Amino acid sequence: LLSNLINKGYSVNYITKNAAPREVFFKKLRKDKFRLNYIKTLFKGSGSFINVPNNFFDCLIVDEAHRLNERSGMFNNLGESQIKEIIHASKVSVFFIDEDQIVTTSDVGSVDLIKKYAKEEGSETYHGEDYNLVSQFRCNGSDGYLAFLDNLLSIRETANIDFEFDYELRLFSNPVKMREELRKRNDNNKARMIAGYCYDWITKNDYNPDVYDIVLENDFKAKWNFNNTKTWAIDEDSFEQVGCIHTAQGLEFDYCGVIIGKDLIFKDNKVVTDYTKRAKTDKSLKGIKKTKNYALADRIIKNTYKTLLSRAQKGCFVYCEDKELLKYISKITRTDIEC
DNA sequence: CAAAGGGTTATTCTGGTGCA
DNA sequence: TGCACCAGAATAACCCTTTG
Repeated sequence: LLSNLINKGYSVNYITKNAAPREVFFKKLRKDKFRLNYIKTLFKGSGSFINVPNNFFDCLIVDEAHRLNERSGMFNNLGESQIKEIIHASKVSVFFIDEDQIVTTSDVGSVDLIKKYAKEEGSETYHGEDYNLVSQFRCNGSDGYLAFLDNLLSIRETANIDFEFDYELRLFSNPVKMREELRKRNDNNKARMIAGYCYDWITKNDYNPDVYDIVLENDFKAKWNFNNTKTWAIDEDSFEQVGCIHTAQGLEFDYCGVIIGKDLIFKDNKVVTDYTKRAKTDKSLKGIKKTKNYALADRIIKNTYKTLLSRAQKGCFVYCEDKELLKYISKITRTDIEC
């Protein structure tokens, strides 16, 4: 959409709050020898429109619009509303939104809020079935697999419990085995391990090679994605590093190995969340103890795993710290657990 | 209960690099 | 040698959470 509009001579920017996909697109286009400043002006964070005059752009394309912040700046104390400022700055604004992909307490983007600010700005809104993205681009177009995720995480009611999907799902009780099997699918550097943020990011400041963030059974050890790169998703040597929601959302891989931590467990015949198991270094649930909005914490944890489990086009490998959860997934998908 | 700590992000600056 | 361009460092100060 971006290149199409540029080629037609329109002034247009692509906006997404999360820096990881921006950096990846940036690096790829730099490789194609586009000029730095040209690329820099095309991809923007969501807080860059506070002082932009009315209708300055022909079009602004907002990806992951559910992740927009309320206010901008380093301390979220600038501007009034990112949604309002984007609508104000552009003749046409396009919001790609999936409210089931809200993953932090500061994500405020919603269809209702966009409609509210559009009205304030005197803009018409177009929304509804005609504008839905079909799922064929994600997870090999397997609606069955996506329905399984919604059912597992009780995000939506799914009628049919008999999941048929043209998609490779493999379950592992041994994380080392999962990594070795996943490595076989990394020929073109498009396989990655990703995990729920349940492990403190020690290696952020401790570069000792013997220090690991994620230590699991079977002597599994791994580090989070390194601090010194913003493009973990496409770097040549990052298979050994584990990514998280912040480095993976907005991007896609061929195969993923997902480590489900203790914030998602199977208990009393139900899949339940436990926000206290999140790492101290994770800011996704900032403010939850003060507001006591535990329903929001539950939703964020489930959305996070939905996002992680749907990052791969061809196949997803899963390891759970909670054995009961792994058994449950095995049962409802009729997929054997590999050791 | 008060204080310290950690995480946070768009922009500006500067010394360095590569090319004509 | 001069110019254009670039990568990385430095920077602003708020609030929730943890600690003492």
